[in-house]
Amino acid sequence: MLKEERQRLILEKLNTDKKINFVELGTFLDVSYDSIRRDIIELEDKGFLKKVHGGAVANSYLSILGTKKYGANSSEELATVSKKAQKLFENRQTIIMDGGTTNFFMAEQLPKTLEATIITNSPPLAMALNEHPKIEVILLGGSYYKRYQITLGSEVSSQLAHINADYYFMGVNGVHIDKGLSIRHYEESLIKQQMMQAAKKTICCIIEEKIDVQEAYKVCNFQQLDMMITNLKPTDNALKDFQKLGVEIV
Amino acid sequence: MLKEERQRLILEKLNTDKKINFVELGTFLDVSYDSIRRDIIELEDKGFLKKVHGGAVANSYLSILGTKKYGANSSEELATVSKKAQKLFENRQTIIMDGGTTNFFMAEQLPKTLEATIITNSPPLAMALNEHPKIEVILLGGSYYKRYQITLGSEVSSQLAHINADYYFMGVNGVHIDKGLSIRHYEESLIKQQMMQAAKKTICCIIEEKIDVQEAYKVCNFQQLDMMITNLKPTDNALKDFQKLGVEIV
DNA sequence: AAAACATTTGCATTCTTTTGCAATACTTAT
DNA sequence: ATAAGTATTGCAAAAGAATGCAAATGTTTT
Repeated sequence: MLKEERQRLILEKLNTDKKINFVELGTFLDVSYDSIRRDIIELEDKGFLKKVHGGAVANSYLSILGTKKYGANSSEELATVSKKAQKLFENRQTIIMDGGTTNFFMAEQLPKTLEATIITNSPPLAMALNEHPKIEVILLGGSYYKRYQITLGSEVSSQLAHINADYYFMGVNGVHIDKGLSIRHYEESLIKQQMMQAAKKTICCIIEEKIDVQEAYKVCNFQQLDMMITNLKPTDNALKDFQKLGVEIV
Repeated sequence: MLKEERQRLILEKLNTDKKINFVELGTFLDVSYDSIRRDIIELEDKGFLKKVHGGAVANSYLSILGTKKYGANSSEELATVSKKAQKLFENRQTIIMDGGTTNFFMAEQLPKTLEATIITNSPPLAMALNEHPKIEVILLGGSYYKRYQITLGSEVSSQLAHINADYYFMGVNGVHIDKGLSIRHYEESLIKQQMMQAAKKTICCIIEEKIDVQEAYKVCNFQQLDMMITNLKPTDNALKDFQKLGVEIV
């Protein structure tokens, strides 16, 4: 039996049962306990599930992935980015996160014990933090844009005006060496600019598909970023030109 | 049984019962008292609940309206209430709706063709309207209270100050003929008072379980309501006393 | 096609976590 | 003050996890 096939079956079973026991699974799939265990480790690395003593439990992201839109193709990249970003989170920080799947995924993966304040204009992200009892969530209010599931407008703007955060995790649709960071919605680009103002450091988490992409509305120049996190190795060829611009690349 | 699975069950039970007893729980889940106790300690460390002598009490609400849906018991009542309320919605209205399952349910049931503006402090409700293209949603921002999945605080308050809506659909935990409308959270009661100010008419939709119930914080007197919608017939005996107070009862 | 190389798998050993028990100490209520 | 119910602690058995190793399988190169 192929490893991939087995892993697919594991995920399916996890999706219906929400939990998995290694021993049962081993007899069910008729492979050794060790193989199962190693599969689980791999799947956990990719962010598909959470390994626990004696088995594994579903990761809430999975359910969304299952029902909603995010292509399973990019979830591995998301997991890589997310994992790198996790290192930046420390207790007692205040962090701005806007909408987008990358930020949503990252928020879900935050440790349950993290004590922090997260400020967001994304209702789904706020709700994703329901199960993080030590994270305080500030939801910026305003007009709700259904398409992107975020709030925008002057209310958001005025709330941002008196916020001073440690980090801003910005989601964008494209990063381009000359054209900077860009997105598809005008007003959102303005809010993002304000979010940059409201934070000491701006970090952009991005998967490779979005590199060298240029969208309608520019948020800022690449050099204005403090850090860019991608799913690629910092030494990857695609990042070569970005390396020269004084932005930390992880 | 996995430890995590057990802990999830504990939290679920806590969520519905608000308090749990170790011994009962032990027999219910068929594990030793000690395991339960250790689970509780772990969960307390993570901040999910508060341990007390003899058991534990709820600390943060984990159920997401989306995942858990409404208890099957009351959904019929909700549907009845919702149906009656639908008649009030007309195009070009501005309506305030706060949190709670009744409002959430009502929002979901609104016709897809309705053109209106809905102002809410409930992120789940805002998201429930994603599929209603003609409804504009204003989400009031502020501190996000995970337990009730609503925003509260002075930001919400200041946004309400310049709003003038046609209706306010108020959710409450109890309606009592003398003690008025009441809920379980102090700050929320203040916001509800402000929402009343911000709307021309206040309507309370309620299922029979909540009639004659009295909770910790009063929002207003019954007479201050403009309309009460219940799942009972207006002529029902339980509503007899309410009928005399000049509030329309549907 | 064979050789060289890499990956996957199962097994044995050792180390860690979890669990239930029993003895002891603490709370609560009568 | 006492009894009944609850908590805490340490301990040992059981279950599970990690690691290194070697056989088996698969892939690439020559």
